[in-house]
Amino acid sequence: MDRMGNQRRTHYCAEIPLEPCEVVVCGFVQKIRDLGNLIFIDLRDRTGIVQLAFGDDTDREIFEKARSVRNEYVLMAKGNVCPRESINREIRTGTVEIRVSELKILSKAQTTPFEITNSDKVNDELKLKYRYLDLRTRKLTENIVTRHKIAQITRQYFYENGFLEIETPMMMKSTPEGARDYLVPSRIHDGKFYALPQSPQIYKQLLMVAGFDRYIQLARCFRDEDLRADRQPEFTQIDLEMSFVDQTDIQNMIEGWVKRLFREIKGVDVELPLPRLTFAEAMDRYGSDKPDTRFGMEIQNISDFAAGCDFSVFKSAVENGGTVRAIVAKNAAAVYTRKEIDKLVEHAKGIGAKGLSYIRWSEDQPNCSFAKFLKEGELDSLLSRLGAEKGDVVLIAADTKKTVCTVLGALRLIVAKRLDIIPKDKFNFVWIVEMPFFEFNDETGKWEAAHHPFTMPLEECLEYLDTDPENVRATAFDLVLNGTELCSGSMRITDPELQNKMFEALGMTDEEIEAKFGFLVDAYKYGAPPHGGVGLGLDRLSMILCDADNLRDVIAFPKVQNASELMSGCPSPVDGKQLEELHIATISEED
RNA sequence: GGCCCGGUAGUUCAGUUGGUUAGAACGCUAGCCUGUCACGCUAGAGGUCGUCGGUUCGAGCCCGAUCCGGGUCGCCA
Repeated sequence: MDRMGNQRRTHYCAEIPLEPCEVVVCGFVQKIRDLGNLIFIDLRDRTGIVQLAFGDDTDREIFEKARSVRNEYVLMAKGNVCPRESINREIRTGTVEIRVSELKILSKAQTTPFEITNSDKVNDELKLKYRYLDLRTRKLTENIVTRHKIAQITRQYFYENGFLEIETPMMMKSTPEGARDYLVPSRIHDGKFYALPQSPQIYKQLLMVAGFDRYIQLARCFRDEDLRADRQPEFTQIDLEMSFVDQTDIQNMIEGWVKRLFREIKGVDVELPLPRLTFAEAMDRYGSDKPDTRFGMEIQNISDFAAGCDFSVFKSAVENGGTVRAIVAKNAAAVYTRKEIDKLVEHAKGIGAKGLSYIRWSEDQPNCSFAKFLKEGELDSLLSRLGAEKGDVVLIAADTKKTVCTVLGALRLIVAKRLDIIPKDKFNFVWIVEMPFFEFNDETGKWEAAHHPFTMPLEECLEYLDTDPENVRATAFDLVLNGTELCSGSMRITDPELQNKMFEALGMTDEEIEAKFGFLVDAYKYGAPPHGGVGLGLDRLSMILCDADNLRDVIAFPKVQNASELMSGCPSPVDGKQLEELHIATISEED
């Protein structure tokens, strides 16, 4: 092996000048093509690839050294950039090659457990165990670089708009509402714990009370809940808060950022202002608070038809205060055979539907699951008001409004994916506004804060706080992109009396309020500007901008479904002495 | 915690009804080759069929358990 000595890189591989000159490049061996008296080596670094060439103009000793090189060896090569005899249009440097005059092998490499250039289909488990190798692949390298650019543009934009970046603690008081906390035991305080932040929410509000006016942080957040393809236990939030503003000011600020980000990362011009939908309208039309508006198939209300027909399932749903609604899947009859529709019905049952009615119109006569309950002409008029034609499939749910919307919202997405009607190149943003303030928890039978308990209700809703929790709407707003919730924000309560009232409405006693949030309520007694802010998922945003379908593809060292990390093997046991110092008893054999 | 899918050379996969020595491609090793870029040609090495147990004359294949990974529901204010 060789040492670098005084030699230094002059250019990254893919950034060498495409004209004759001398360069020094460093990187990993991606591919060797040994033709006998002619050797080509593709050298890779984070920017891309350049071809090194060794031929009859190469010094014999260097040629033999090149012959000994293997994949993933780390090289430093000096040489002249020369035009190639035949051009490779696949790569940026495909018109040139480096005729090597000096070669240093800086590190040898074992055969890798999988091929870096051909890792697409390799088992995730293996790739995660050797994450540092998977990160060498073009795809992951590009994703990590893109993520860096997103962070950079974000900081620039908000700095330019007067935001200060301020760090908040990673060890804080546990506030077990919402997600489970990751806890950190205290050595000094026997039996007491810190929590890792689920978000810097309380601290950023206190920064407004402190007068910092505009705050931003790329904040690490932790939630001890089960993972999903779009959910990691540790994630990054673009967290910001502004004083002396209302919702619209915050939304405008975010929109400016969105516009710049998509222009610089994607070259896409996002038209402003972004569309707004109320929560109620989103649920009505799309059955979701994060609608994917890239395609239609909107939910249609046919309760009036249902009330007047003889099909008891429909009729009784309406009579019991529920609703009957439908979606029309255009040209779906070919894909959705009877068997496939049965699968949809099963799926619908899995998420709360009692059943699902359908009309499949593939032949001349539509095949309707409830035809025998219909009078002459009723089916035709239903089809025509729904805008259904030959080739379409209509799915109908009858139940409470909540169930019907949830079920049809979910089916709408499944069917659209299956029919492949979602345009891939579209970026459809939508603000969801006037979110509900309370959410009814079926299990506990209590009204709970839908957002967090510091969210300001809409002014016109304040009077219903005690009387009609269901109709209280919040100053909360979400930004949704292609069906993914990117950002969630609200105005905060700055009136200590109102804050106490909110806590009480959520069923907290005075003692609980004092113990958990006393310091926060106190803070607002000493003067607080009106303020609000948002938390914005950097990981999900990166996922969309990288066209990735899994969060792991945009996080350098991600965790797997059981929240462990396969490379280092964490979490791992610790020795008894550590536990003893932390006042944690070890549990022996039995559970 | 529930449901679904997967685990066979280093990697990706095939493996018929349970039946002789478990195959292919890529990768790896060696040799040949002066314009390759999925280089080509020749030869070779490489397997506890995730693990444990059961059924059987005989198990990669059937049964049970278990481990690991993925997706999803619950959960994620």
